Amino acid sequence: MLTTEEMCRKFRALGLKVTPQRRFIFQVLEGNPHHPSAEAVYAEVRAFIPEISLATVYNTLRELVDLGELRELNLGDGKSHYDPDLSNHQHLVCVRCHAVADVTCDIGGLTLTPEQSRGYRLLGTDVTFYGLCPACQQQADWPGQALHLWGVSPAA
Amino acid sequence: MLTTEEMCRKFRALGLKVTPQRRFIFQVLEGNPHHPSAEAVYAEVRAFIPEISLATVYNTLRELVDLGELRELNLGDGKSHYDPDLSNHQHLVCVRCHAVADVTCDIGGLTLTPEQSRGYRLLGTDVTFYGLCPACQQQADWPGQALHLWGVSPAA
DNA sequence: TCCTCAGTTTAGAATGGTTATCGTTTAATG
DNA sequence: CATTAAACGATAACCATTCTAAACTGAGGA
Repeated sequence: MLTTEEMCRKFRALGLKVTPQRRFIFQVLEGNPHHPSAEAVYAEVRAFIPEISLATVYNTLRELVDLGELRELNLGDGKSHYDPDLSNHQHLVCVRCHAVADVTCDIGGLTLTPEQSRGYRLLGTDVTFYGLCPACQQQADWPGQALHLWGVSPAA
Repeated sequence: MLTTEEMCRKFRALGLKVTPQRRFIFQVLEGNPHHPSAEAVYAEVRAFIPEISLATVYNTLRELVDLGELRELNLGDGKSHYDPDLSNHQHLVCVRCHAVADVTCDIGGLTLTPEQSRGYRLLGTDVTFYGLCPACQQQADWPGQALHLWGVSPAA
């Protein structure tokens, strides 16, 4: 994502207004490494603008995603998370507590041949790793093999 | 997923009962290449058991996922889809209409080094390709670059 | 075959994240 | 300032999924 000031300029250039609400949302997101959910962004922004509406947060996040300034992540906990880091990286998600670690690994070899892509125009590739974070490995209450996740092929 | 008869045996062996509802759900799923949603399974099963409850479909799907007999997929349309094909394959999803094509590509090289995995115990890796299906490429109403998806890095 | 009971089903209510509605307010332009 | 399209806030609506509680039933044993 661009810096807050750059985002403000970009919004104005697109005919979108820069409101205090939006500026604070930009600031909360700028450089944020925590992959916050909409609710988490809402909570942070309310420290500055207590009367802000959750709908405004959702609207602004959506706009940033549509502008390609924000990545929307599915971490398997049923809510969207947001990542202002647009650099080429992947995520390693704890299947128990949904903690996230950024990882960077070369996915250059991951391409589809023309016959594999079946006429689709390829736009992007998502690679997500699933595992147990260090803290959750200590807990005994994990049922083991059960990986009721979204399309996970077993680890090598 | 196992065949319907094998699933019935497996359920009994685990102390789970085999009801008509469950047997028909097994049959709808067996060899099903359409990545159906819960609602879609419900619609199909109702052709045989009109009085079945949607909750029963959800419960049975959940059980199969927990048993490792069914893969739960997130195709970006806000609902879970189910895939009885447990073989090592990936999915190519249309970002506009959410059509899905199975693809098989070697993800053997996709591993994390110990320092990359940061103490996580790696359990699985999800690779999903996003694109525009042939039919949707014909439509002019696609806004172009907008990829408000779940964590997609741009195509090479 | 019949009993028994843990496990299952059902309808409908509840939940939770997200989006839509709509009347009011406001940023940006001139 | 005046204008106006855009944005805001409050809250209702939406939708996939899960929960609840009462009624039902599969499967092993008497």
